[in-house]
Amino acid sequence: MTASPLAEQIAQKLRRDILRGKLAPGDPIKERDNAVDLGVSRTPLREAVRILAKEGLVQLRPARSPIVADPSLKEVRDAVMVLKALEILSGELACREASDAEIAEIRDLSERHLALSETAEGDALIELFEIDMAFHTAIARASHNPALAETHAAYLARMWRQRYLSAVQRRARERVRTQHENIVRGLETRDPARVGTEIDAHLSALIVNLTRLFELRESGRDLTTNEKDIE
Amino acid sequence: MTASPLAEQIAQKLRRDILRGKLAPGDPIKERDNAVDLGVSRTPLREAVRILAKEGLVQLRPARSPIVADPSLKEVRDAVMVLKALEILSGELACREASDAEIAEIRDLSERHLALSETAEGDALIELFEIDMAFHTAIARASHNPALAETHAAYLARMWRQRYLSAVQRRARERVRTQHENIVRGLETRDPARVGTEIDAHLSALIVNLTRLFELRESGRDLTTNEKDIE
DNA sequence: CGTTTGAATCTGGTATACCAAAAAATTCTT
DNA sequence: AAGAATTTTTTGGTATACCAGATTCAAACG
Repeated sequence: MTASPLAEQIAQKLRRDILRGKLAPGDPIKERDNAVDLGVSRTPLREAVRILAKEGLVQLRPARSPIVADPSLKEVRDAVMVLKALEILSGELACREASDAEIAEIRDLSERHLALSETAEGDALIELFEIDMAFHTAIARASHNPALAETHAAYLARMWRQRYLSAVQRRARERVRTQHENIVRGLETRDPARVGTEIDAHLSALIVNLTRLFELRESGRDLTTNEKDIE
Repeated sequence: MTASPLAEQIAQKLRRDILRGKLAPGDPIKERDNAVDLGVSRTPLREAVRILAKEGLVQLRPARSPIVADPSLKEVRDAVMVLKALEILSGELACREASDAEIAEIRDLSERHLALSETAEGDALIELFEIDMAFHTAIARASHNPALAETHAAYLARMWRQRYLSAVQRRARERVRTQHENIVRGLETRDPARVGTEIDAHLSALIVNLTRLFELRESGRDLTTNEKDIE
């Protein structure tokens, strides 16, 4: 028995397609078409779509094709607020619960991020970003609260694309570097209040940056929407 | 087209069965058996099980029947901590975002809870408890942050049974009444700090109470496990 | 030429049939 | 009689076939 990795596998593939922009917001995800494309049956693909729907990456509509979610600014801000609360809790708990090894690992991620951040361009940006995500995920796991880590991961996944667009900017990269460093320092000194403050600052800055991105998007031509629907 | 209410319908039925204790923690949920019992096919039942799994009510195991989750004390405490963070955020946001009507509705729920709390016994306890849940849900919705409300609801659902066992106790009922009142006062005066503090106290007390319940359960015979497996 | 109506088609929802892996039971061996 | 190996059964995973609602496009009517 294969323990149903297939649905999860498909979900993973779709997730990447969505986040990389291959599947643009608003695009329909038709059960039949995608199933034959991937060479699988509709059943597991259907299940995969449900998984993504729970994560908020796709939107189910009654009697309609599911579509790739296209969150509004408010929705993104709402999600970041929740993420912030979750991550602050993670950081505070991590101060108490994390092992030294775990904190060392977080520092390591921070430094790898630092090293890559200055030079990265093109495809390396994706790697940079994945390290960024791993950094935050590691903090959530260091809370030793699996439920928290899981929910945190779900929110992170949901906003992957938005965060990616934000993190890629040069000016944001500078800021992220120092903020990550501050968070690590707080963890190393096991200072929950400081960690909370730093994470708060970090994610508050993210909200500001995302807001700016959305405003840019509304004026000027679009960075996130693909051009295919103009064809 | 029926917009797939079937799976959701089944999930709802199973959820109630689990929470009322008809399906005890550890019980397997076999696809075939339950499907024929409910007179539906395996496909929607399977989907329903996945929904409950995402909510944390059932536990999927590779190559095994899913079983009704039987959370340990640590897991419950972990979940309540997350719930607390979510609910504090809800309360703080509600102070800023909620309409007067929404706050009035929350007060109404608090008062209905109060009225029922003193006299309720037997089946009325379920109604009492549903009002309790509605109270907390209303606060989450009053945050005007749908993502937050949804995640909060998921955590609430996950711990329905534990909270039920806690809320039914006479001594807990007394405490809950005054704490609800305090939260409402904070909302009415639009005082985020106070609301945060009160919710914190409320849920911290819940953790204490749940811990006590678990200790009781470990000594003496079991209140939550049904007796069927001794047959 | 515009509007309306109906049929063809596309979509997701549901049921069922089949397969492989894991548990359980039985039997064969020692 | 005890243990191990094999066979049988049970379970979930996957594919496929069928159904009903919704959309859309076209033709006919005003």
